[in-house]
Amino acid sequence: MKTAKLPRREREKQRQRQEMLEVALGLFSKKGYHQVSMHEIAEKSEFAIGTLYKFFQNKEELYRALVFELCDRFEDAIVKALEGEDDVVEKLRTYIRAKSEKLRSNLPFVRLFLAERRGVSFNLRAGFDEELLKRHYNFMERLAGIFESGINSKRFKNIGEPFYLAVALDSVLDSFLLLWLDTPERYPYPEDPDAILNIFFQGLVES
Amino acid sequence: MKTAKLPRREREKQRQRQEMLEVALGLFSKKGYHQVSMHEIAEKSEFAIGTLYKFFQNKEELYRALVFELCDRFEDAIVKALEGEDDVVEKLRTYIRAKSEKLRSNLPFVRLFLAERRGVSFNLRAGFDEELLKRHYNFMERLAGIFESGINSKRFKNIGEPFYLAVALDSVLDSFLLLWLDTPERYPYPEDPDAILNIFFQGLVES
DNA sequence: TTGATAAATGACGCTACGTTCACAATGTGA
DNA sequence: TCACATTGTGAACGTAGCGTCATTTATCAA
Repeated sequence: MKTAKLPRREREKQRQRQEMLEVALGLFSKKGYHQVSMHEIAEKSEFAIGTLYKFFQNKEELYRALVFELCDRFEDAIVKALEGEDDVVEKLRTYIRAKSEKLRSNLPFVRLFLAERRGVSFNLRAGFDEELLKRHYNFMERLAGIFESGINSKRFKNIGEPFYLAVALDSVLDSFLLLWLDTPERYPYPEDPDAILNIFFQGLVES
Repeated sequence: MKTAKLPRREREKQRQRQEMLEVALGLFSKKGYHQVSMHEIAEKSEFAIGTLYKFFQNKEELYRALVFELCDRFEDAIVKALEGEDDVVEKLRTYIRAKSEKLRSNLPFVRLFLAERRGVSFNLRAGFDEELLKRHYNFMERLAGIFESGINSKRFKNIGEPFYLAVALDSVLDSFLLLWLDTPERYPYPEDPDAILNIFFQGLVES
């Protein structure tokens, strides 16, 4: 009985925590860090202020937890999607598809994600931005690996440093996503990954 | 005498205003909008708080003025640089050169510029982001025009919508710039515009 | 049922910051 | 030099919001 109860409690706690984070995500992504108060999060998630502070030391801590957990999930999804593929071209296609899908099916996350990246946000104390940055560039190294192996195996022309190619592809994805978010009717998101890849590919692939 | 005095005063005012904005730029770009107080700007620019408020209705107004003036100068510089060129390829090179140079010689501006773009910042009330966004996409239309005329004149292959190509090129520039800002020793900025252009060009230019 | 432990609550203290305004200093023209 | 106008000043005010903690409520073993 006792051994069964503790996990139950623990589970309940996790559920509450997730609820708080979910509400926080909605608010932060809509209004931004500084336009959301702890009271607001408390009220909307139907907990008392004090309860919020039982779960998170302070506002920054909450935000940090939120962003990192989202990034974890995001990166895991991409990595998992890439696992199956062998062919480098197909890997790039998969990357584009997976990233687009993950972000587009998770709109509250998108703006937060794009805002928080690259040390551009200023929202929090030093250390946070640096950590996210490092994470992002680590992820870019993985992507660069695909380009590199493509170049090594002569499937790609050597039109640039793999890392720069990775950063370029990724930033193009981001900006197309924002374009679509801002003006979906006029500039729809290119559904076909090749539409995006062609910008690189028509010069990249050995013909 | 009277007619000469008024301009002198006026000029003095402008000088003060610029000083305030300059200090504000330094602070905002280093710490972000919410981490900078009006008192801080006042102190560092050696004016009294009250004086700041003689020049700007409120903090938001000051920030808005700052960002818009910087954008004006930036866009003017680019447009001017492009004026001379006729050839589409050379125009793209010039765009890359001009933008890189303008941003790299103006580091405090860079982070602000990149953060404020694309409605990602949440710093201010609605209307501001929208206006900047519109501005940016208008500017992208100009860049798209270069791609379009290149495609029309058959110098470029038709590998994508001109507007998407413009957004892609521009975002790649931004991300390379950030990369360089974050890790200048490891990932130096590609000095040769062709190094960047090649990512697009090797597939873009009719061979 | 009861006593004890853990969890949840929200009124309140406190600080930081945007903004105001009564006053001081400076400049102007006679 | 004097009255007047313009410009500059910073103490004080109001408020928003973070985080605390004394108190209440729920949980659970005996």
